Amino acid sequence: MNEAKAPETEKSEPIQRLGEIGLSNFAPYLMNRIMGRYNADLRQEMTGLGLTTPKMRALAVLSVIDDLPISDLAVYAVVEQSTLSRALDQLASDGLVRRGPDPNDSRVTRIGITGTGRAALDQLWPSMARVYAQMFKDIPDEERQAFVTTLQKMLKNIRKHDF
Amino acid sequence: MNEAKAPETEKSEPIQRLGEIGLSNFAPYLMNRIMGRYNADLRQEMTGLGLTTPKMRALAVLSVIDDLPISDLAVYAVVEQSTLSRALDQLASDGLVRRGPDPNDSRVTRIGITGTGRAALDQLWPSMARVYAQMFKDIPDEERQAFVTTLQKMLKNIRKHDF
DNA sequence: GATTTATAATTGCAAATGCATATTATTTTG
DNA sequence: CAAAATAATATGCATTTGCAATTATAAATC
Repeated sequence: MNEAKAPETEKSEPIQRLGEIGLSNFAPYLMNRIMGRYNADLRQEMTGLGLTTPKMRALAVLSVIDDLPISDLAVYAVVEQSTLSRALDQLASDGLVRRGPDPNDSRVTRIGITGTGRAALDQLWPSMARVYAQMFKDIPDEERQAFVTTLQKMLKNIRKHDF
Repeated sequence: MNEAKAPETEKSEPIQRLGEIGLSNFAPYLMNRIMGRYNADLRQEMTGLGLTTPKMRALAVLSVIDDLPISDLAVYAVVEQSTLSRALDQLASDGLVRRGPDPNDSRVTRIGITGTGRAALDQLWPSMARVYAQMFKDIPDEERQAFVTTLQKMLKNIRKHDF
């Protein structure tokens, strides 16, 4: 049932295979596990508020950076553009966001969060904060700060956009 | 377009809101962004091999820990049990895994990876390794090790199972 | 400045997803 | 040890997803 320990040979680096690294040393695996749980834990609360993951993510981003073009919002929120388009349909008809024109480019629709939208997110925030706190339980502030710094570097490394 | 800087007041801790923390200091946000890109980058390669994310994840886990009960595999692979069940249908009919009985509990089906399954994963591995390397580009080994250590603590903190 | 090329957003449609349920087997309880 | 509760897997079904194509606008090219 337990995963095999990799041999202690520490020679050059001939492209290790996953079995050698081990799941529990492979950062993408651990991150997927952690985020899977994080998202699953929140889904419960979101359902109660009539939100889905894409809708919640859009609101969360907009609560920090308002009035984004849909294409930018899709990047920030990590949601496919077509999925986001439909999520926004629902958010707009529930009055949580509003679509507005862009003054400079009439192809663009900018999305603004409404007071109702902020209120909905405020209702969810305690749960998000709770799961967040649980994640970092017993992890010193300094370690968490270093962790976030590494994450910021990683995002810079692999992102395809400037933000 | 840029996100607002939080005020420098460092008093007690009255439950910060997301706007105060800032997206780029909120670990779950950064992790979602990074994993979104990681998974998107791999999807291309997977499609070429007839794999989907759930199928790839199942194979990746099995390449390290073989012969798992489906319910355990679902946890390791971060895939819903019903989704995994159907992914395994396809993997089995393509000969990449095989379903076998559990000697002790006849409710359980154990999944084993086949040679063909390992071969398929081997074809994908260079891409996984490439994206992995890209993520940690210019990040010193020591920092990456510390990062993984923190991830391991986080997983322990939030996981619902013993592994 | 007309034509080609690129970008933003929406929508049609087939496939994938996840919840609830069904089925079979095991464990616990009275 | 029979009955009830729990567990593992599979499946029906409505919803969601994502790719590809569409529409509309802007930018680039000739």
